[in-house]
Amino acid sequence: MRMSSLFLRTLREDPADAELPGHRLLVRAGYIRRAAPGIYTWLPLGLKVLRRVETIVREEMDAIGAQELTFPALLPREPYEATNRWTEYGDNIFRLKDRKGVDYLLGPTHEEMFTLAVKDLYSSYKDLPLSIYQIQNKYRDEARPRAGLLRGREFVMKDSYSFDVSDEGLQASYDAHRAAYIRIFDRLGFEYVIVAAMSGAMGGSASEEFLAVSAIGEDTFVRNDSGSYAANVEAVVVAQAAAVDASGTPAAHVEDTPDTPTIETLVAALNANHAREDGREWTAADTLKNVIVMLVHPDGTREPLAIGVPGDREVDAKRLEAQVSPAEVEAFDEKDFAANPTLAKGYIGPGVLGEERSSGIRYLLDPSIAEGSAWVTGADEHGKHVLDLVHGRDFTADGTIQAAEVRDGDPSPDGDGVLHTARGIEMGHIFQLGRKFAEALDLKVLDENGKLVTVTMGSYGIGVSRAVAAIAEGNLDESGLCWPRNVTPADVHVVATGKNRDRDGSVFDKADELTAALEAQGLEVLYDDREKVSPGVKFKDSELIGVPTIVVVGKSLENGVVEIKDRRTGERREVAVDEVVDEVLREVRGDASGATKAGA
RNA sequence: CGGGGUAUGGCGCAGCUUGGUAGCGCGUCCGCUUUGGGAGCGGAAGGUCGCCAGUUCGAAUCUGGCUACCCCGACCA
Repeated sequence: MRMSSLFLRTLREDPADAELPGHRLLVRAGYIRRAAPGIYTWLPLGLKVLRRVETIVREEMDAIGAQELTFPALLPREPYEATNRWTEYGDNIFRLKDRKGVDYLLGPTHEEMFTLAVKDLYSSYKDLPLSIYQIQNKYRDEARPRAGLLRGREFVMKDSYSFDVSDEGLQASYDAHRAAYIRIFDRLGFEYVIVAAMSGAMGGSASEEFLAVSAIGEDTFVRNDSGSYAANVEAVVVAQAAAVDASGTPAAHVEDTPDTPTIETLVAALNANHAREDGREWTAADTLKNVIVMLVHPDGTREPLAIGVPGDREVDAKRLEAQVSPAEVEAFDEKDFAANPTLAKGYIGPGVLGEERSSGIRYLLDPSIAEGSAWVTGADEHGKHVLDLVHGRDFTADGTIQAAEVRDGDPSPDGDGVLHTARGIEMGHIFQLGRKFAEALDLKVLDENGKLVTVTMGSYGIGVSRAVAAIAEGNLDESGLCWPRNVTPADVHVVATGKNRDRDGSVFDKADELTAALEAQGLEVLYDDREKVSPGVKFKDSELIGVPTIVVVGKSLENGVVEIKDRRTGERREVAVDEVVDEVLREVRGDASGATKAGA
C-alpha cells in the first residue's frame, strides 16, 4: 500500500462524537468513518484488519470441519413468524416492505435460516453431524447504539450451528467449537475469560461466554482466585443455604415502627427502640426486603412478582431479567399499588405474599435465606414490622429465585474461596440449543430404525467487528494504535523521510527497493512514499496507524543504515541496509505469537 | 423510554448575552522558502449558520414549534 495514493486521511484532532480511546483512534487514524448512528464505513486500513480477524476465525472454523456459507441479510418474514420472533424481537428488528407491501427484515440473527436450510437439504441421520457457519452483517435497531463498533446497529458476526442426532453428538460438536474458540481468541491476542452464561430466550442448557477482560466492558462477571469458577453475573447460581435450628427463636411478634418505609430507617428505629438480646446492633442484613416488580410476558399479559432478599442486598436487574426471560421487567408503580390494596408500601411482608395468600402474588426468595433463619420484615400495615419471623415456621414462599446482587467477596458457588467481580466485553457465546428450536421448525431426520427423530442443535457466535474494536481498545497508547501482529493492517510500515524525489532521490530509491524486497517476501507493506510531507508528519502518522514494525529510511542512509522501530516499545535500532529484509522478516515471523504458530 | 447536552465550510471550535458585511485553528489548492518529530510567509477555494414559522427595516443571534446527533441511565451481541 502506497500512502501517496492510499485512500486515507488522518485527523489531527479527536472526532467530537467518539468517546472511547480506541474508537477515537480508529477514526483519527482513518480506519473507519461513521455513516449513521451505530453504522460504520470500513476504510481500506480498517477493512484490512477486519479481513485478518475474519481469516483467523475462518481458518479455525474450517479446521474443525465447519463449512462456510452465506445467507442473505435481507430476509423474508415467514420463518421468523414460525418461531414467533417476528413479534418477540419487537422494535429491535429492522423491518421493511417491498413494493407489493410484503414484509421483510434485516437479519438480526439467522437461526431460522440455518435450520430451514438443513431441513431443506437433509433428511437422514447419515447426513449428520453437520456444522455450518457464515460471517455476515447483522442488523439490530438498538435503542441506543454506543461505543462505536462495540455496539453498532450493523455489525459483522460469525455464527455457526451444529446439527446432531444425539445428545452425545451435540456435546462433541460443542466441545469442538469451544476448542476452536480458544484457538481463535488466543490468536486474536487479547486477555479473555470463559464464563458460565445464560443461554438466553431460546432456551438450551450448557452455555459459555468468551469475555475480553476490559474495564469498559458492559458485562459483569465473577471468578474465584483459583480459576475453578467463572461466570457471568447473570448466571451465578447461589447455593441454597442450609437449614438452621430455630428452636431458640421466640415467637414472631409485631412491633410499632413508625416512619420506617426504607431499610435504612428501619434499622435505625430498631437500634433505637428494640435492642437485640445478644447485644449486637441490628444491621440491614437482619431484615428481609420484599421487592415487587411487574412482569410483562411476550403475549402482553402482566403479572406481579414479589422477591424476598436480605435487606443489605439489592435485586440485580440483569440477574432478574435473565431469570424471568422472555418476560420483561417493569417497575411496580403507584397504579399497581392502588390495584393491590393488601400491599402496604414500605411495609410489605410475607403475610400477604404468595399465590395462596391475600395478595395472590407469586413470592420467591433468595436462596441465601435459610430455613429456620429469623427476620425482621414488614407486617403489611403502615408503621409496623414483625420481628423473629422464621422462614419455614412462620412463613413460606412459592420458591426461590437467583436475582439478588452478587458481590465481591461472596463465597464461590463451587466452594473454593470467594468471588471477585470484573468487567468484560462479550466476544463469543457458545451454547447447546438442544431440540427446542428444531421442534419449532420441525427439523427431523430418519434414524437407523427408520424413525423420525428431532435434530439437536448448538449455536455459536463471535462478534467479528466487535473484536476489531475490542483489540483496538486494548492495544493503544497516547500516540495511537499498536496492533498485535496477527491483525495488523500491514506487517511493516516503511517511511521514506524525504520530501522531494528530485532532491532526496536516493532515499526514495532505497525505500522503493526495500518495499519491493519485503513484498517479494510475502509481507504486506504500508509504504509512506508521500512527497511534500515533512518527516514529523510521517512519524506521527506511523504511530497513529500503529503497524507494529516501522522502518525509517532517511538521513542515516549516508552511513549505510536504516532504522527499525518497534511501535509498542518505542525501541529503535540501526540496521545495515543489506540486512534489513532479514531483520524485518525475523521480527514479523519470530514475534508472531499465536497466528502463524497456532495456525500451523 | 427518562435525564443532560449539542447543532456554524472536510475536521475541531468561537460568534448568540447586547440583532447590522459569518470568523479562528487544522485540513485542501497555488507560489516561494524550509527539510528527522504534526514547518514559515504570501495568495486561494470552500458555509442554505439543523428545519419550519414568527418578531423586525434587518435574524447565526430574539420567540415558538419540529428534527437530528452525542453523553448518562433503562433495554439488548
